[in-house]
Amino acid sequence: MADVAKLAGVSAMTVSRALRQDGSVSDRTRARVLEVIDEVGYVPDQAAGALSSGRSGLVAVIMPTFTVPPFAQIARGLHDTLSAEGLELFMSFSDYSPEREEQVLRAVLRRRPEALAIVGVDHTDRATKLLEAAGIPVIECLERAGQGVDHVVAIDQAAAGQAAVRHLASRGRRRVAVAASRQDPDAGEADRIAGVTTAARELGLDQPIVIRHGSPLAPLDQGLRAAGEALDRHPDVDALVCMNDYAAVGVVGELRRRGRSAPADLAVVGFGDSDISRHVEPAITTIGFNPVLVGVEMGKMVLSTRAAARLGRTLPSYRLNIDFQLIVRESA
Amino acid sequence: MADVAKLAGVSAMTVSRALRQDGSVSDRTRARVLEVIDEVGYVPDQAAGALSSGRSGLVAVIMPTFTVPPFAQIARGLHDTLSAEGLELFMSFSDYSPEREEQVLRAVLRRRPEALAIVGVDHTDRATKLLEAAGIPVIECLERAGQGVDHVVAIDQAAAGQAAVRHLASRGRRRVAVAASRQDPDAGEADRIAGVTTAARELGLDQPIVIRHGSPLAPLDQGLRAAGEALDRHPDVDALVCMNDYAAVGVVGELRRRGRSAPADLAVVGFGDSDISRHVEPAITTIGFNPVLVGVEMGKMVLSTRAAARLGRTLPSYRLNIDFQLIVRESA
DNA sequence: GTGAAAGCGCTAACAC
DNA sequence: GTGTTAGCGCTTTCAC
Repeated sequence: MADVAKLAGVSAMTVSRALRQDGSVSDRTRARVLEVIDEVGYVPDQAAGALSSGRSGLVAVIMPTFTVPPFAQIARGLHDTLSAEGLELFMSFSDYSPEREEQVLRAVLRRRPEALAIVGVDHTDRATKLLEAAGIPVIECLERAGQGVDHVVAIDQAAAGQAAVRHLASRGRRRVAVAASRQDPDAGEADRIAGVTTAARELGLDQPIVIRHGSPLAPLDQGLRAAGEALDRHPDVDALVCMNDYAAVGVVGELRRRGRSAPADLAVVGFGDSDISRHVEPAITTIGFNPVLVGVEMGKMVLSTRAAARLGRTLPSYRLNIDFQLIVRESA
Repeated sequence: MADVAKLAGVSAMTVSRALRQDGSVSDRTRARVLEVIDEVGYVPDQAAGALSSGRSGLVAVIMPTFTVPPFAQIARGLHDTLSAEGLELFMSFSDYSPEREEQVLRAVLRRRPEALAIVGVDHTDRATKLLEAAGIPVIECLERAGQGVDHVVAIDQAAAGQAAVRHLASRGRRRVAVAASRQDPDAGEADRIAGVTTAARELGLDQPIVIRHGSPLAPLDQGLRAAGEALDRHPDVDALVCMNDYAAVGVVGELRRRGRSAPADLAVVGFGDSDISRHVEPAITTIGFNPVLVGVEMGKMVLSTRAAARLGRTLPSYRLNIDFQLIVRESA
């Protein structure tokens, strides 16, 4: 930057201002500075800027994984909302593990993000402490009805599970199973399962069976194995509620492979209304919500807390519930 | 950090060293320092560290999108390989646009990454200049046979297109179409199309038709529309080569919806061997390669150039071709 | 509208 | 094994 300043015949300070559309540089000076910058190929060092200004320009995102499309879509919504304001995303995986989440949280805080967007894992106690101590807005996307650390975009999983069961009951299904992942359920799973169980009891259905198989990182495979177990070991089960649409696709695939079909032999309900659910046969009945929208809403929360902070205020913790609706297709 | 130093009764330098497993701190001192750190909840500021040491600990990743699973899987492979060495990923989208890529490249270089991993877009001239001027290793994943800026992990798309056509010809197909995206084809698409055309000519087939529809960001939809056009306007087409498995899933879905089927009415070939291709009906015949492996190989290249740089050497540009194989399933 | 001085929080380099 | 000094490349603050 010193080089640029010298070549343009101004001070470093003026270069810095010219770079930031700071009103207080004359158009002529700014033009000259930008010209020199372009000539010498100068690229400012944001680490230096961040250190000096205290603003990193970063929003940290922590998600279980990016390889499952709905998560990537949330990131996409966040990205589109925040990049308009010059904020960049710093993304990390937690792999559905609270311990790993704590670890990446530590790493992330070293980068001094201006806000934190976290999706879908319960926090360890130490992680919660870190979050509180960080002194930055924390926006969580929680898949449960419970309390978050600060601001929350919530998907009411229990209600979603209940909606699925009500629909299944109305179609005459009596014995519902839930296809969950093998590892300890995260909060979202637990809540959805609770919703299914509650609804089944209220409607006088048989007690739901929970089938645990595979990793949430490989949902298609998880669905395939759950379908196998349901058919082999629980022949009376007539409906299967899955944790996402990809798992549901795995289920209907396995049914077909075994000469069975949905919904004739087993009604199948997915979650998320991923585009895949419309394109397979049978099309998947699912709980629809828009993951991009979830990201956008999280992004808006980041921006509003930031705007408030600029005015020296703190926004009270805010909670937004994302609507979902049952989308009835062919599989149930 | 000064606080920690004072409380532990040592200098800031010792705290810094204790934090980095730098051998040169006695175990007793390090233990005391770490204890204080834990007590006061100190989190080092990596921007300051980066500024001072010249090492940002960042590897920048630029991809067309993360919402298409194979890209997310490449990122995953990169992540797993690099995090073992303490490097973190800074990810950005280019949306398949060279202009946007140049823009995010600028933004990314401000963060002073130690290496750059770029997937699948042609660069603008200015972007190429920026890359060369950056003075850091650039690892590209190119979907073409051409030259990259520096190190390259290549997927030989032309050969893949040829393999697909040879298979189709061996099954008696004569008139092949390619389902591409609406926008200007990126290099990978162009090469695959060229491969298809070349193979068709060599094998004495009819001249392939290129059907352009939709965005590569929504491959299922793109496939659906391509199938519609093939059926409506090119009834003699008996095989459709798609740019990825999701597009192929869209194609078979549309066929079914119209009372047609693959491969009876139209043979369909995908690309990428995504897990979805095994789980739909008919299962998708596809060109298999492992995106996670692509990421791992890119990560290894980053590490080896880094290791070389530590020894004061520069690695000559290296090129790795990722194997692919035709995986014959039901759709063709 | 522009410049000068000071300092953000670390680490390299060298001294002890 | 530990401390001291200097400085990374910006931005803040205040002066003009």
